[in-house]
Amino acid sequence: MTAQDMKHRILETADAMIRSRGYNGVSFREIADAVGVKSASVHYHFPTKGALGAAVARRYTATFMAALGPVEEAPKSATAAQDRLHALARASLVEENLMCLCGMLGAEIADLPPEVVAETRQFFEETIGWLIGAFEQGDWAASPAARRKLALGTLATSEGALILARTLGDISVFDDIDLPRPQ
Amino acid sequence: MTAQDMKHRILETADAMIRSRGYNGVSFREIADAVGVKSASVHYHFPTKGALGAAVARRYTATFMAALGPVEEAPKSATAAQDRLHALARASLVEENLMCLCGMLGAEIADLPPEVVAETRQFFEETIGWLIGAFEQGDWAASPAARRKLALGTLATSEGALILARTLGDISVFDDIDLPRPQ
DNA sequence: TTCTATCAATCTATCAGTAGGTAGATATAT
DNA sequence: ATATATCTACCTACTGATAGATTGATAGAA
Repeated sequence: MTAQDMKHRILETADAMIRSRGYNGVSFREIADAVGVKSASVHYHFPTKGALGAAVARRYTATFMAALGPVEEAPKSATAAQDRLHALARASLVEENLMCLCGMLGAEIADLPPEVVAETRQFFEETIGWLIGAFEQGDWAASPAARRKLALGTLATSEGALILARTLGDISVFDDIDLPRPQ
Repeated sequence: MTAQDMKHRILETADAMIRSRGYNGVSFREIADAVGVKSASVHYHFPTKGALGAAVARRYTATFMAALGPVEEAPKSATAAQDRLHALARASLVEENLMCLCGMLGAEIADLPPEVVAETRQFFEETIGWLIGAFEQGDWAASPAARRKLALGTLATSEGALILARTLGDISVFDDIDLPRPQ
């Protein structure tokens, strides 16, 4: 196994654990155990917990944005663009019962190392930017302020729906929640 | 100072700390330091962390429901009922930059002691019940399914808006997010 | 009144377990 | 031989939790 592979496995494992239990609910030892190495080896690849958390968030954002696809290729229908984002949230709930990483980190934001805070903000800014960009290119005639409002409302609804569905232990709760729609 | 007072101060302090940093981001010693006692004294009033967390959540739910008021006296307008709940979320953000306690606990739900999980669920069920009850008594003609959907959507939007506004460090983000509205 | 017994509440001191993190030995592969 | 990656072993600080001493107030007996 190459170092890249190990780094990748650590990131994947940490991602899943943080999305389930939260940043402060996860330790180097637990991650190491799950990967099958010693915690010192995790420190070799990621010197501090903040560095690991930031790397997890950076990778998550990249994967998420890749799944959304280039904004130029976003659906022309505003609702379809919203649905594409919402479907990613739903998939993480249905497939693994996990939060959105940055929804989790956002809740814990006041107790996170600065580099993790920065990456969490970056996720929200990129995601909101993608939605606004999709709206601009689409067929929805609206002001920039209206576009921003709908982007924020879409993301807030998705994140909140994940929390409610996980807490109530019922995926149908997620499906019963409608996104705000363009007027 | 009576024992009741001390219990009350511990609950208040723990409430604020959990709503800022999360359940796993708070320790008995930090709570004790903030109150001005030793951690053993906190254990005297609340034997375990789970017991303390559950008591904090129970008190939070009671306070929240009291602020909403009896459902019989809820606004007859569905949107006004939604706004009453949303205003409570906004107040905790504006006045103390705090999450809704159960939004925070809901994010951490997979890493919480069972008694805290139960109280967190209770909060959501009571709050959703209040919204549905208000809709039933109000002037909005809709099916039970539609009422439930709007109640879930309202709560999800409020919780998500708190996360986004706190993460982006901008209260205007909260204010830019519109609640879903009755059709 | 004064002494004494009792009780709740807090304290000091400590426990075992775990946290993030580090030093240095060891293995592996080029 | 060197560089990379993992390991063992350990550190200090902190975690939730407990035992037992101490405090202070109260109530009844002298």
